[in-house]
Amino acid sequence: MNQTSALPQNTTLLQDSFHDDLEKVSVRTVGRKATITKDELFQAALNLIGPQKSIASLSLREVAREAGIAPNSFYRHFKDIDELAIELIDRSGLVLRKILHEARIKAIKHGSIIRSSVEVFIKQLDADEGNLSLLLREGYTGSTSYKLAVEKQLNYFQQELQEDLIRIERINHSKLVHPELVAKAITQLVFNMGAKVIDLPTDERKQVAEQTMIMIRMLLEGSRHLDEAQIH
Amino acid sequence: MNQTSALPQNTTLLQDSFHDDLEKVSVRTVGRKATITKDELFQAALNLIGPQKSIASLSLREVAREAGIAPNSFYRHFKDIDELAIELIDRSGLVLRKILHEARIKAIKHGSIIRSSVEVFIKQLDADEGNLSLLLREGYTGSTSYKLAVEKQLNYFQQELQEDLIRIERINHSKLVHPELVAKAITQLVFNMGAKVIDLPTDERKQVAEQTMIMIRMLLEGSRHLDEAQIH
DNA sequence: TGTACATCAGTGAACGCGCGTTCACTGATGTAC
DNA sequence: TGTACATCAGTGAACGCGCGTTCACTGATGTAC
Repeated sequence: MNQTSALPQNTTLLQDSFHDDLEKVSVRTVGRKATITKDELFQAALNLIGPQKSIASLSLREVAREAGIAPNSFYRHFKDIDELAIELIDRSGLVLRKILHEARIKAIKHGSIIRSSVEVFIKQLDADEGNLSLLLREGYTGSTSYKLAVEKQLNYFQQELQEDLIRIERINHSKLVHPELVAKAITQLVFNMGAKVIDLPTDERKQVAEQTMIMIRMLLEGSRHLDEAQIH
Repeated sequence: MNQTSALPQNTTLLQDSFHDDLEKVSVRTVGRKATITKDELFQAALNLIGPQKSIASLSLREVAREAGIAPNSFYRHFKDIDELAIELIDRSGLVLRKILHEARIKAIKHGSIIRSSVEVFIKQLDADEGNLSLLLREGYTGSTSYKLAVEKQLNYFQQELQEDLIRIERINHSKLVHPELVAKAITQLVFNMGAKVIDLPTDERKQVAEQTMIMIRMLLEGSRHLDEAQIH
């Protein structure tokens, strides 16, 4: 919503500097943006993607338009739309893991790591500027290089989760069989939930979140019992 | 396989009727395909998507070209590329569920439902003409309507799985807590695995498959024990 | 069996559009003297 | 402090291209008489 209205504004902002130089004194010379940062281009891309489109469907001209620069200026910053895309994925993964890790650190003190993490994750869906939805989408679509970039981020996530899980189990004097697989499965389920939940209204989100927590509990409980029940 | 080779034939068939009317007497008049079916268009789309591209990125002209008809002829069959896409998703889901259901039915007799299902699923990745990869991809990307179409198919899948799970547990005289969530989680994990595995060589696939089976066992085992371990 | 006619899946040509990319440019900013 | 110069992020114009869609068409097939 914001973006859809922001876009025309940006466009006219550019035109304004032609037609109406009165106000735009800060931008000194005619029709020229002073300078633009990579971050502004990332933001422009995120705005455009919204909850629907995939990076692959972004056009260079769209992004440039949204950022308020001429199409050819794009090349000053990236060789390609793909180059932007991959850096954007990395950046999104970093932002996300930082937030979730902090949530888990806090949660450990309260012993409710599952609930806290899932809830933070869902809250994050709204709060962040689209970083999460980006990862969710590009992990399953897009070019091989996109997938690799996303997988790298998920692996970080999974690894951090695994360490936290092991720590908690140690505190509780129980032990997980195949903790790496538990972490992997949880990662998959949580990101899946995120992908599903992203279009839903808040009340339905809560419901999906509850279900996900039960699934996670099953995984943990199953992992604790799996040595006893050594079914082939 | 059959289709990939059938496609070029179609294309050249059209050109042949221009350049080399000698052989193509069956196609009576110059440069005209007799008639084309919806299924041929579906197949053309599947060929084009391959393991990488998403439906959304298909152009009408691409599909028409692949199918060997003029671009405007497309409109005789679908109002839109989107209309084709959604019908294609439904069709793919149906094909897939049929195969997996049969696999499970067989597996029940051998008591190895997990292993059989996962293995069939993976084998199917190669065997089918792209139906599976289609579902995997479009579930996470694409327009809302694509997502809905995929979700519908996954729900069918999940429901059938749940029924089978309940039946098996009854035979084994044990019981699952929240069988619907177990089915849901398994569905998610399996389809996730499929998405990941689709780019991998055969040997690595096996490994991912093994991991997935362990995850599924954790879920089942966890579900059986969850009543005892009634952690909040 | 033959003739007239309707139907409808196919056709080529044309349209306007947004795209990615190139070109030679401009002018603000920083550096050397 | 002032002057000369290099750098480099910005620019508008232009290109060729593939796209979706429209148009009036054609001719094979089926139906009515």
